[in-house]
Amino acid sequence: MINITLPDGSVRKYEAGVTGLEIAKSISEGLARNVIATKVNGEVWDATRGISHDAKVQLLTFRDDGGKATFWHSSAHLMAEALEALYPGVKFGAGPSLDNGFYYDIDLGEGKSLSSNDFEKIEKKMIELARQKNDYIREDISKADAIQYFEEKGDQYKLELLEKLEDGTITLYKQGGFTDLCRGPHIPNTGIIKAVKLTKLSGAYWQNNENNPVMTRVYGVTFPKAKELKEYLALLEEAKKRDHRKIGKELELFMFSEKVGAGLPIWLPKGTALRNRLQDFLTKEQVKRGYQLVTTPHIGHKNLYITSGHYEKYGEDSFQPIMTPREGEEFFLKPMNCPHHCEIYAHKPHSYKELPLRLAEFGTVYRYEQSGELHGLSRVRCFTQDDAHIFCTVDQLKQEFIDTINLTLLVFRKMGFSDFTAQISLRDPENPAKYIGSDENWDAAESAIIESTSELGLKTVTELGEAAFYGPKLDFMVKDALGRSWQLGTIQVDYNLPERFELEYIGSDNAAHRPVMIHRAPFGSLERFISVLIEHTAGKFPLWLTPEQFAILPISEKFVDYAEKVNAQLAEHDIRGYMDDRNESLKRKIRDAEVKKVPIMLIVGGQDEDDQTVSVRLQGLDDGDKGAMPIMDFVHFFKGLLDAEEHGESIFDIAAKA
RNA sequence: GCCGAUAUAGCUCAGCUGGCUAGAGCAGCUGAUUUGUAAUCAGCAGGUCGUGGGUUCGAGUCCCUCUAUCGGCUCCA
Repeated sequence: MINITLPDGSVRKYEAGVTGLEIAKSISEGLARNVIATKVNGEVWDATRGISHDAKVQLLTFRDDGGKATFWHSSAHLMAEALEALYPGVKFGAGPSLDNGFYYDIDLGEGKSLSSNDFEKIEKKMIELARQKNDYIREDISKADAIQYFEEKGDQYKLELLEKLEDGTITLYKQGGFTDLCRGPHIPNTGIIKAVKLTKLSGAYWQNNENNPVMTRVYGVTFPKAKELKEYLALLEEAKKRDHRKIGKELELFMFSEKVGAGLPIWLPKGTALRNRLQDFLTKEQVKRGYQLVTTPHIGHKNLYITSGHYEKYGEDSFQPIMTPREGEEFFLKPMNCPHHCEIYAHKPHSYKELPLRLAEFGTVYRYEQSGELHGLSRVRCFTQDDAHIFCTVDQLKQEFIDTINLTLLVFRKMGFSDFTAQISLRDPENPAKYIGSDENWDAAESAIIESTSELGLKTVTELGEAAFYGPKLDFMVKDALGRSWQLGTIQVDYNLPERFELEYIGSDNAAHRPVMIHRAPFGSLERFISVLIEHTAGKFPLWLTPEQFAILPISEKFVDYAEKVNAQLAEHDIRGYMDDRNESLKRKIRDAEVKKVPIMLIVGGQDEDDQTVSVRLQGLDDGDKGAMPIMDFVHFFKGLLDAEEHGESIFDIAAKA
């Protein structure tokens, strides 16, 4: 007998070799139906795999992260089975689960490809196979046998994967007529998969290597209940409405022009107002924190980039140099602001008493991003960093880090970004030659980051080998409406440029020392920041507004007129919440609203002193005409987005309180 | 850059397998209307159907080039 400890702390005795499924059955039939995997001492196993020793066991259902991953990975196998049935001879690469679904990389053979028109056929086949309730069967296999199997099948990708595996650790999984090289784990049988949707198609290099052949990547998502799929698809539709590209167009915040060029955003008056608002806010904060403002040109002489070391890296896939009438003279559009700022530092001698020296600039930079990478405002070829460079001593690093992290967190709090990831990127310990700067300095910088984040209680993830060659960094990631992660704020330590520009300060010992440079940008770039801001705000702000209304309300001049008119009427009649049958137009609106779940709104407040904003009261349909309505001052979105700072609150705090 | 898709009026779209002067709603303009909620009525105007080539008696519709956009891959703020 063995002891199985369940998550609630209870211990049960079972025969050795008991499976997760059997444990579930011993608890309840309902649970047994929903169990898709077992977590054994922290490791996810098949629910049908026997447990031979005492263990901590958690039974995973679709609701658990590990359960979802298993479910979707098994779905990838099911899709592979369907594909093999429909397209004999298809070869398979890798087929993992994702945060939202799964994919499988496939090779249909020379000249053949899939299109989304084929999805329905494949989905049908998957459902058909799922209904057969085939068990997923795990099989240990020797390397030689596995090689023989995939050689006979002619699947060179699996053979390539096999090469890297050690004999004795290799397992196959089989369900129905399909056998795959796989570590597992898997769900008990295909019958649990009830709803299937293939979502997209793309090309991907085998093993992510540009020199390898391109495979077809088929994405899908599955659920144990049809209803869940429906809900998921509805959620996606909702998210699409928050897309900053759509809202930016509707609100006339920014535009792109084919003639001006791809990836070069043009800021319209309203967008510029929003942008300036953000800049003003950060400028104020920075000045408060001892930053000095500087302004530098958008181009720099070749020599600047020879000194910085960027010149040799300046490839053919970048913007090309600007020539002048003078033979051999070249200028470059600046791809970053650091070299310019280094020259500012270098223009005169510095005493240790001046440090830390903090130079800030909203610096517009130009990078020739690959054409396929351009994405609304999130990924552009011309963007403005809220850049600053802090020159300090190694001893000051930690305090500066704490201050910059606090500044970044302040920005995020104001904007209502509570769901972000902070990632610490350190050296790859196995590859020390990749990095410049002394070990001591690296150690000092890395521990400064680690200590400052832990002192501030900031939750972080640490990635080894993700550091830049010139120093470690801390990045802040936020997700967009569709769950894609974007890097916004960044704080980086740089040992390289002070070296190359021979920057110095005179210490208390009257000797010259090299300062450390911190590069930091709380927004990251205004463009990307605003893209995420729009998608987050559109999603959360309007508890009562649909994205469409949100898009129109804050800045529609008609709305202002309308508000004035209604205000006058309200003042005259002292009417509140009049939903009245006599009003045909209102009745129609209510009908529409019921269909679209749109609330009705009423205007109560007046125009603000800067006639661009209107205080409004909004009334949801549910409230009837009881008059208790949230007040939201649109000044906090459009013009006064950050006025909440006076109160130390975010715009959402204000909205929530009202 | 690579894989796949898309491109029709300021915006959102219709235009089936190529066939008469390319359509609608919203926005715009003009004129009526002044009514209890952004949404009254009538009329007008607006498109070299992304670009350049080709196939055809004939192309928005079929083929190719380029450009831009969308979804991914690689890369990055």
